[in-house]
Formats: sequence, C-alpha cells, structure tokens
Amino acid sequence: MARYEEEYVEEPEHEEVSEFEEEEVAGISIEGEHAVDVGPSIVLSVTYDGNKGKALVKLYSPYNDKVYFWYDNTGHKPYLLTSATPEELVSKHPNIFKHPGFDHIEIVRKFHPLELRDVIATRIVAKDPLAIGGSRNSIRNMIPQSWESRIKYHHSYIFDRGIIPGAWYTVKGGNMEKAEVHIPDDVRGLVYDALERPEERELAHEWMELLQAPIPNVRRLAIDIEVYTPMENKVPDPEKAEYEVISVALVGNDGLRRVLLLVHGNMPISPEEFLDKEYEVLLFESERELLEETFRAMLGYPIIVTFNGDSFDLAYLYNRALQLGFRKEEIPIIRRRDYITVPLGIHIDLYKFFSIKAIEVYAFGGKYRGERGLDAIAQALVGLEKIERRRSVSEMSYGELADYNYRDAFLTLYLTTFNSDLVMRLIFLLSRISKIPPEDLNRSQVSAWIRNMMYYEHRKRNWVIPNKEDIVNAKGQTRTHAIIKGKKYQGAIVLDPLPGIYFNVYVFDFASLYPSVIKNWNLSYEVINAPNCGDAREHVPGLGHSVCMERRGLTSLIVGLLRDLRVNIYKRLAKSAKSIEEKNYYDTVQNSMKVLINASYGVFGAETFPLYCPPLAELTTAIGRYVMGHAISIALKMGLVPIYGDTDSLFVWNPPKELVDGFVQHIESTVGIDIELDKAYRYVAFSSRKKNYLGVLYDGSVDVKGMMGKKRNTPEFVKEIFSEVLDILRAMDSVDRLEDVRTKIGALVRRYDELLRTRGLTLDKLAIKVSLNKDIEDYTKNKPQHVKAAEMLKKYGMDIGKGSVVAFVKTSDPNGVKPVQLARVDEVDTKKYVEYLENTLEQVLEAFGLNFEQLRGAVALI
DNA sequence: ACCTGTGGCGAAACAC
DNA sequence: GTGTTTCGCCAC
Repeated sequence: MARYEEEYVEEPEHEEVSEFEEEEVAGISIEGEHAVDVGPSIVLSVTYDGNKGKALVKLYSPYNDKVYFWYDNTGHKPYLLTSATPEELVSKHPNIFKHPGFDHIEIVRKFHPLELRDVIATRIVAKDPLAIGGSRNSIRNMIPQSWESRIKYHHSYIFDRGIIPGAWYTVKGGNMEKAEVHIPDDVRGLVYDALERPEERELAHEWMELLQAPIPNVRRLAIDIEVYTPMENKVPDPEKAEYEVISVALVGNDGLRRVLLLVHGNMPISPEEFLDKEYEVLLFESERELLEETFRAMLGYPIIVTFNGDSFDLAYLYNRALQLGFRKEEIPIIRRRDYITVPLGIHIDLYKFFSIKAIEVYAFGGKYRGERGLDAIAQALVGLEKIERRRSVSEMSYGELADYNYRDAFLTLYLTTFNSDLVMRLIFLLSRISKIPPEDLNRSQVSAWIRNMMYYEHRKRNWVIPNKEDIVNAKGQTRTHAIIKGKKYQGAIVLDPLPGIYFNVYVFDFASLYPSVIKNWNLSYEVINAPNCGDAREHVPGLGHSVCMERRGLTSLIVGLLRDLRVNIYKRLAKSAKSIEEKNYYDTVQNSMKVLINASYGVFGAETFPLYCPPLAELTTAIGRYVMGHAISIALKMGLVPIYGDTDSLFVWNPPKELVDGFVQHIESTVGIDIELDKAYRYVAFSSRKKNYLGVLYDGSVDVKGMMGKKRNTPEFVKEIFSEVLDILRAMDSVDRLEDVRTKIGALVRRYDELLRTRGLTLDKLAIKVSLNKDIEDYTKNKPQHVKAAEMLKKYGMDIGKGSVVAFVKTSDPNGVKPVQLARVDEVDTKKYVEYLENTLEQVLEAFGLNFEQLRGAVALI
C-alpha cells in the first residue's frame, strides 16, 4: 500500500497518455489551406501535428470564411530543462544521447523563482514530444531532476512563441504575426488613471489588446444524432456502435437546418409528415450514404458543436462508420483519449463546457446548478425545452423523429448563439486571457486555465517553471488548523447571528476580498518565505511566514491586475455602455475575468495545482480574517451594530445614514481594501444558524440564503409551502404585523397537514431528488437513502450511475425508502414528511419567535 | 479519480 | 441511546 502511495505521488499524471496522443497520426489527411499570405484571422487552435513533427496553428479568417493551417517555421522543438550540467549528463546518463528522439543540448541562463537569482540550466532538446515525456523510456525518466518536462508540447509552443489562442494574427510571406488592435482612447485613459506602476501598465496594455479585440462570429455547425434502440432506457454503447444511426440533425448558424433520416424497418412513411417544417428533410435508403452526407457537412465548418459529442455522438459516428466499411481517412473525426476533435477546425462539446464548475457558478450564476442535461441547461438559460419523448426513438414516426432530433441540434446551436453569442465569446475571451486553446479550455477545469496563464508569464520573463515538490519544500506547509476536520488550513470568519428580525439592515461587502489581499500584500509563491531578501522581509504575525517586499510578486501582479481591470474598467464600461451590444460585450469581458479571479486564490491551496503553495493560500485567508476583524472593530468604535458577517460581508443594523460614508472611507484608508454598500434590507430574519437567513429588500424582493426551503433536494410540497410563507413575509412591513403573519402561516400549515394526513399529495410532490456523486459501488462507508433507491432502480434495468439524480420517497417499510417509480402513495411515511416540513419552517419561524407546534394549533397529527 | 478553497447545516448511517 | 462520520448541498 505504502509503495503504491509513493508511486502515486511521483507519477500522478495521465498527462503521459495525452502527450502520447499528440504523437498519434491524425486519421484523416484533410487540411486547411496552407497559410502563406493571410489577412486578419483568429487562432482557433494550436496543436502538434505528428505527421509533420511540427506545431500546427489553425487560423480562421472571417473575411473569406476559410481555415488556414500554419506550421511552425522557426524550428521549435520539444525540450526539458535540467540542473545537471552537460558533463554530468555525458558521464552519468549517456543513454540520453543514444535515445532515438534526442536532438541536442543547449546551455541556458534562466531566472529561478525559488532562489530569486539566475541559474544556468541545461536544455535537452528532442525531436518529438514523446521523447521528452510520455513513455517509459522518455528522457525525463532517465535523469534524476528536470523542469518543465510535464508541459504538453502544444502549450509549451504557445508559451515560447507568445501565441495567444483566440487572438488576431496575419501571415505575411509564410510568417505569422500578431495583428494590430485598436484601443479606444477612453479605455486607455481609464487604465492609465487606474494604474500607476510601470509593470502594471505594461501588462495592462497587453491584456487590453486581448480584451478589446473583436470576437468574430465564427461559422459553426451543431450536430445531434439518434440511434435505433431495441430497448427503452438503454443508451447505445458508442464503442460497440451496433445499431443504425437513424437520424442526424445539422443546424448551422449560417442558416443550415437539415435532418437526415434513414428509412428503416417497417415504419410507414408519408411525404406529408414533412410539410411545413422549419427544416429540410433528406431521406436515405442507405446508412452509409447518410453518414457520407453528415461528414460532408462537417467538413464545411470551422467549428463543430455538440452536446456530449466527446462521449457519444461523434464517438458513435466514428465507430459506426468504421463498421460500415469507411476507411479512417474518410471519417472527419479524430479520437483522442479524453476527447474528440475534427481535422479541419475545432470541436466544442457543450456538455463539457457547461459542466465546468467555474462556468456554472460564476458565468451563469448557478442558474442550472447541479443539472447537466441539455434539457435542464437550455431551460435554465434560454427558456427552451427539448421535445418530450413519449416513446423510444425507434418507435417514433419519421416526422416525430425528425422534430425531436432537430430540436436537440437546434438547442445545441442556440446555446452558443443566445445573448449575442455569449458562450462563444466567453470561450474565446477566456482562451485569450489564460492562453489555453478553445478546445482545451472547453474541457478543462479552471485550474488548468490559471496554470497556463501563470506558465505563460513565467516563460515570458525567462523564468524556470519550478516543480510542485520544490515549491512545497522551499516554502513550507501550512501552520494554521482548519475548523473542519480533514481540511488543510484555516479559512474565513463567519459571525454567529442572534435570532430575530432586524429592520433596515445595510450589507457592506469587500469587493473580491481575497484577490485584493493577494494584490495589496504582494502575495506570490516566489516572494513568500524567500531567500536573499534582506531588510525588505515583512513577517506576518501569528503565522510565521514572511513576504519579501523587494520585488513585485508575480501572482500578486497578475491577480491584482485582473481584479483592477475588471473593477475599474470593464465593470465601468459595461455600466456606461451606449448600446445593448456594447453593454453585453463588456459584461462578457468582466464576467470572464470574474471566473478567473474567483478561482485564483483557491488553486494555490489545491494539491493538484502545479504551483501549489500552502503558505500563499493560508496567508490569503489569514489576512482576510484580519481585514474582516478590522472592519468589525471599526464598526463598533463608530457605534455601528454589526449583526452578522460571512468571509467578506458585514451586516449592520439600522446605521445612521451620516455614518455610512465615513465607515467605508475609514476602512479603505486603514486597510486599503475597497468596501462598498452592497444592499439594504427592509428587514432580515436570522435564526441562530450561520449561512442561513432571509432578507426582504426595499423593492419587495426576497433573498433566501442556505435555507432548506430552497435546497434542491427538498420535496416539492415543502418548497411550495416555504414559498407561500415567503409571500406572507414579503408583505410584512413592521413588527406590529407579526400577529397577522402568525395567523396566516398557521392556516397554511394546517392546510398541508390535512393534505398529508389524507394522503392528498402526489408522489412527485413528495419526491426527494438527490444526486449520485459517485457510482453506486463506490459508497463503501455507508449506504445513504438515495443510494438504496438507486440500487432498486438498477435492479429494474435502469441505467443509473454517477451524475444521475435519484428521486425517492420515504416509506414506512423497514427499508424506509423507495424510488418514486416503484412507490405507491399509501406506502409513504407521512410522519417523516411532517418532520421535514416542521424543520424547514423552523428555520424561518425561529426568527419570528414562533414555533411550529403553536402554529399547527390543536389539530392532531397522523 | 479527481481536477479552486474553507465554513456550515441537516439527515441518515454507523460505531459504541 | 449517544456521539461521530458520511453525504449532499449551500454561502462566500
């Protein structure tokens, strides 16, 4: 076991495999036009072409609607760095020189951020990426120490050549050059006013070019397929691809709306079925011809969009085509281990994109929280639904099938076009900022984006990118203890609220507290606990860490600048925009930045992040606690009454208006972090629970935080009562109305009590919907109710596993639970539901000094 | 197999 | 029975 663990730490990569895949020969010889002289075009993708052994940049020109291929002409090759001298390599590791992939070695001078001085390193250059890392006999495994040997080659190429994915370039005489970007004077002025330090202005200028450059409307095709399924509920296996593809829907943002149908089985067909459709229908007698037509269409677009194409649609098409006798070169689909791409342009899988936590939470405000399906996401974001499927696709009439299939492809495309191409713009902007190509960005979590952003800045400055273990060894571990068991370090302060109703509550908020802390306190891994610092070392009391103030920390610079650009420039530009389009654009920019800013502290506390630096994470929260404590003590000194606060917010009860500005200014002048009045509540209702309150704003809208009544896994009927209670509370305008509230809520509770007792509620109202975060077999420590229910469903042949949402009801039998699909109303354990209701309302009622028993009155239960 | 962090609540399962 | 752990979901 111990041995396994050790190996695990040393070789955590499956990057190895992906590096290997870069070596794989593309299955198809289709290429974009070779770029010799090309007008302004954007970088769609940067990859490694294994055939040519060169980096390949795919450019798209919106002016002539063409994809161009530009191959590296600078002789760039894969390499790694090592501290070993050439002499040492020759004497101790002579095998390196015999490696078939070995090219040559160079001596380089680099700045080493852990030593804060220049070092001499040896660069081992190879003929192909696989020789560096990715196979058992790669060079990196032959030497005891190396740097930068785990960076994917196409990323390394981006960093070294300073290529910005998603940005504009031209090609002149075969050379790729960055295109000029016009930056309006007013925007430039804002930056110069906001930033004083030269290094900030310089980087800001670079970034403004990325943020201001227009994002073209790239032509794209959404694809969705339907496969014949003999069994209901059984998703066809794309690896086996044993059943016919009976329908393919193709919807493009250039107006293409087409459904290709296979005439199959004994389903009668009549031409009238396809009259008055918003799409055209092509009928095929042969599945092979249907696929040929699909592939032809795919080759006409620089971007292919799917919803789950990586694991289903494109994988199925690929394998099915092979089975039908297509040669690999005839299939415009390239399979990689983790994803699927296309030979001409790029493939965006929206399922993967919308699954990215940071996108879900920050870009879309949690609107589709926890839901991953096309239906749920489309409904949440654009208010459109899939067509309800009343029977299996195999039993549908041709008309029904075409409608169903078309809608899916239409929704897939629509998810990229709504709100002026918001999603495409997000992808391209985030690519530009983080230097990760759209195809990678689309499928990787935010930590990979931040990693690339940081690596790019390292290479730009000729820094060695240090190894994770070296950072931890040099900077040390954490010194604080987390409140929650199993966590690595202490986090934020959450104040204990006193139960009650508070009228006229002002909420003050530190605008992006942690990024501000990182900026103001110069936090960055290379200057924390640094060597060679001398007098400029500032010790942070209580933690035993120090920060070297002699030089600007790289993380501090980058995170600080992202924050400043967002707050001082792009939020303002969005506010002052002269048109809706302009406002949309600037909002997209500032939202993209928010995504990166919000994750920029957390990654340094994540062991999986390659620049993992525990003291950096720990210092950030510690200073955050200090800032928060400082704000509380200033409030108290000014005679204000803080009643609650969480991490970066402070709730102040009924402050005299004339003190508000002074409070804000005093904090800003003492800790140097902006705090602002975020909102004012007519009243806030606190129970004794943290992260759990209800606030009514002056416009009558209600904020509900953390309460059971709004959780996803609360039964619908409880949510309904909860929302009716909210309506009652919304109307309350003073404490005197408390008696009214009590009467109304009492009546409500009695009504539902009655419904429960007489079993007048349907199963769907009683269903508790809980996600399976693991596969059923992986629940080894205990077996929660939703897992029990899932097991029963599985017995009935339902395809259920990680990611599925299980709907169950609580029953009176010994098991205590049954999936809704298998339960009857009379089996329901009404007592449990009364309890549920009671506990949900208790969270609200406690604030009002009410309790459930009183409200229910004399009516006996059960 | 996961892929930004910690703090917190509530229900149920498990350990004793 | 009580205390602890696990799990899901949420706040920030």
